[in-house]
Amino acid sequence: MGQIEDLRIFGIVVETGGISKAAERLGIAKSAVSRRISLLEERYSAILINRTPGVWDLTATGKELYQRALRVVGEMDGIEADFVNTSANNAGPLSVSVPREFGINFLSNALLAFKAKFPEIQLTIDFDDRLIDLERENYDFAIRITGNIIDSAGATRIGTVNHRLFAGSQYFKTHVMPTCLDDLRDHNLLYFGNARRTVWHFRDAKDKRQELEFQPFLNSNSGTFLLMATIGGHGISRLPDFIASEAVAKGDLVEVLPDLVMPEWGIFLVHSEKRLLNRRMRLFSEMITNACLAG
Amino acid sequence: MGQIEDLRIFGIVVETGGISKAAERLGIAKSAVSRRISLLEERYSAILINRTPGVWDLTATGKELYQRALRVVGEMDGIEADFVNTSANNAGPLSVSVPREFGINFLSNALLAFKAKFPEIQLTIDFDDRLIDLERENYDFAIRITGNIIDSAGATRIGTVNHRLFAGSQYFKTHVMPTCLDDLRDHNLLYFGNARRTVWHFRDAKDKRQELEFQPFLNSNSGTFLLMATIGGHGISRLPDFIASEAVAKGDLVEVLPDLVMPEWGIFLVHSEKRLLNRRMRLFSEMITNACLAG
DNA sequence: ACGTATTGTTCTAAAATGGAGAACGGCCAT
DNA sequence: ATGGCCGTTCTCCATTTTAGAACAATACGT
Repeated sequence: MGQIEDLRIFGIVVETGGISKAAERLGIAKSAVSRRISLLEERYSAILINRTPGVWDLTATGKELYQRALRVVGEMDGIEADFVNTSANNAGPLSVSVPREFGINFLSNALLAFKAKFPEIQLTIDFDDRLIDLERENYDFAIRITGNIIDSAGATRIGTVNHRLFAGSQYFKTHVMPTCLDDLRDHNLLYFGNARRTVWHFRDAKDKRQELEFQPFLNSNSGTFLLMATIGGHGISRLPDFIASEAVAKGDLVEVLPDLVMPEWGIFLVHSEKRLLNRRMRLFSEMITNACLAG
Repeated sequence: MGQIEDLRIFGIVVETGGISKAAERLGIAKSAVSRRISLLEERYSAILINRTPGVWDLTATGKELYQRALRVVGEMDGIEADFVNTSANNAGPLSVSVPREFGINFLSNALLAFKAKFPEIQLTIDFDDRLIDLERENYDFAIRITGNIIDSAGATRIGTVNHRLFAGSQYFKTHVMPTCLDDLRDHNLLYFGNARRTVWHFRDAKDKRQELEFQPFLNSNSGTFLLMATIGGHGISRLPDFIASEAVAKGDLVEVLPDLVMPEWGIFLVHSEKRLLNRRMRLFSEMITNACLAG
């Protein structure tokens, strides 16, 4: 029987206004309650409650200890609520912002499996590419995919996205296959984004930096659309694994200049630094990390 | 062995980076430490530390629990520091503002006895009649004597001061003894304060309100000075018990119009509402309350 | 005043808990 | 292979805690 258990009992004694009533609420013998209070008074060398039959009077010291006890017991109950493993403890909301196509193409199964495993978690997934304010918009997590390193205590790198150049499988029946970077200028280049001119970065087989500045033939913020355009023979595009992998497997896409390596992008799981992770967040974090590592 | 004791042990295991080192620091067997950690992991259904000989790795859950544990253990240690009765826990400052003459005449012995009983308390007593700002001037308590009720959560009424009218024992050898309130106008009236005209309030034997408006013959903010002037035959004054009682006992003063009752003043012990009472403050509060009740 | 009910305290025996120490397996350096 | 150190698990025993009974104090009704 420890300090905080004694304080918990003391609190209930104060609230019920009697040893017998507290014993009833706690489901233990009144003699045990009486003894815990006496031991507490002994430890603190102070009468906490003046109590005889007919007289019940919380002392000033007792009042003060009660206030303090409420705080520490509340803190302890919060820990128990967050860490003791029962499904009742998982109940509650969890909201996550996920890049649209990464979420739909790559994470759908994992997200659905998570929901099935923890039905008591009220899961909100927001498929949205915009940058969100975790604090103000009350999200627990955001998943971000970026070529930049997010240097923040609230951000964990959980995976990697690789990009490659692709054309449709029928494209080189009517076009010349490029053999070096400059050959790409002779083709329509399809760009993920919105730019009049832009740059793709590479490293060649000797690890030497290369870059191609070009005017996009087509701009789009949808990787799925660019995939379709590429498969349809409209040009050459730079696509991420999670968009391209299935079409590659089906033979709808062929890789262009496979010796050129493009910079990896990181998948980051971000939460607000001002929040302690609760249990649901922790369960989600573990799941999503495993899903991205397995991907 | 309770929840918080387990968390305390867990914290030390994390900080020392090993079961054996923690056991050494705690002065208990490593098997006991190992068992407490295992029980904690069982309770929370989570591995907190990956640990085999040569591998020591705090898990994400372990990291989070450690942060939470620091907080609740710190809170508990604060309570123990404030409530467990050892002189080491009393060490520290205590500063009190006391009305000058009330403090010197009435509280000196109690204050000195308190200091003798708790030599580890750094006691600062400021004998000063001005109103002080408890927060800004960093006082733990102020004692105030006033005819008004202080209605504040930080103020406790701890006693009463009664005033009476007095003259020197030789005064009525050369003056006519007053038999009613109006007779007082024929005498020099000595006033505690600073006024051109002022009022004394009374209740007579029938509990009827009476008042005397007068121009003071002598103004002073020192009750001790007014006592001396009264004993010296310079007039009639209204004096508080704590100033007059000794001279009355010695026969140096006689009471004037004893059937008239003046309003009681209250003695209040005031502390800042923004502060939790620490142990020293509580000890002082109890002492000063008993001293004023006994007075 | 007396009897009854309720309260909190204290005591005793039984149950529960927790620590110490020994034995064991794993890992690392020599 | 050997020795040292680590953490784990088991067993025994000492300590703590609890339940229930007995008792004293108080309040209330007759």
